[in-house]
Amino acid sequence: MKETLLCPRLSKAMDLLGKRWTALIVYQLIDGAKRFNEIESSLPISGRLLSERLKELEKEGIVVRTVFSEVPVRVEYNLTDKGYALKDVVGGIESWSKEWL
Amino acid sequence: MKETLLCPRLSKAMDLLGKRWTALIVYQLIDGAKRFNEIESSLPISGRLLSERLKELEKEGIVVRTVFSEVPVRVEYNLTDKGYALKDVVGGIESWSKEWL
DNA sequence: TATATTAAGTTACATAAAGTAAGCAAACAT
DNA sequence: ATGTTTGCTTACTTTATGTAACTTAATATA
Repeated sequence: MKETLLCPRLSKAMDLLGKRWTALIVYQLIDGAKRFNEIESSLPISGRLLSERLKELEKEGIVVRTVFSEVPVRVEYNLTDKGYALKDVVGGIESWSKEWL
Repeated sequence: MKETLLCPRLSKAMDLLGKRWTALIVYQLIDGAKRFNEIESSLPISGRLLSERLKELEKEGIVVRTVFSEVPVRVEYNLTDKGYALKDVVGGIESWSKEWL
C-alpha cells in the first residue's frame, strides 16, 4: 500500500469509525448498557458481524463486555470512557443528518 | 435484510461516513479545493476508489467538481455547504483520536 | 513523423470483507 | 427425550476493495 504523511492516530480512528456498523453500535450504547440481542434487533446487522465488531471494540477498549451467569446466559455491553468520549462525534453525525439529509 | 426502527437519515449518514475513505476525503477538502492527484497522494487510497468515492460525494451534494480545460486538464474538488457542515464531525474524530489513540 | 508527457480517470482481475442461513452449547422446563 | 433461550460460530455466497495496466486529449520533443 501507498505511504502518505497522514496522522496515524487519525488514520486509526477512521479505520474504526469508517468501518461499517461501528459508529452505529457506539450510538446504540450511548444511553447505557445493552444486551447482544438488543443491539442486534436495533440494527440491520447480523449476529455474525455484530459479534465481530463487538470484539474489535472490546479489544480497542471502547466497549466492555459483562457476562451474567444466568439461565440462559445474559451478556451486556457498555461503553468505556474512551467509548463514551465518542458521544459528540456520533451526536454530530446525527445532527448533520437531521439538517442535511 | 432485517427491518429496524433506526432513523433513516442517521442510517444514510452512517452509510456515507461509515464507508471507507469517505470521511478522510472530506477531511482533505476542509481547508479548500484540491485536485484529484493531490487527494490521491495525501491518502493511501487508489485512484479507482477515489474516483468512485468522489462520484458518490458529488451525487450526494457534498462535493463539487470543477474542470479546467487546460493542457493537461485540471480538475478541482471542493466541499459544498453540506460538505463543509461536516467539519465539526471530522474535527471531532480528529480530537478524539488525539486524546484516546 | 513517431514517441513522450501529464492529469484524470477506467478496466480487468485477485483478494478481503460483509451478508445469509444453519448449527451449537449450556441449563433448564415439559 | 424434546424444546426453549441467549449468545454466539461455521460454512458458503455476494459485494467491496486493492493492484496494476491501460485510455484519452492536447501538446512537446526527438
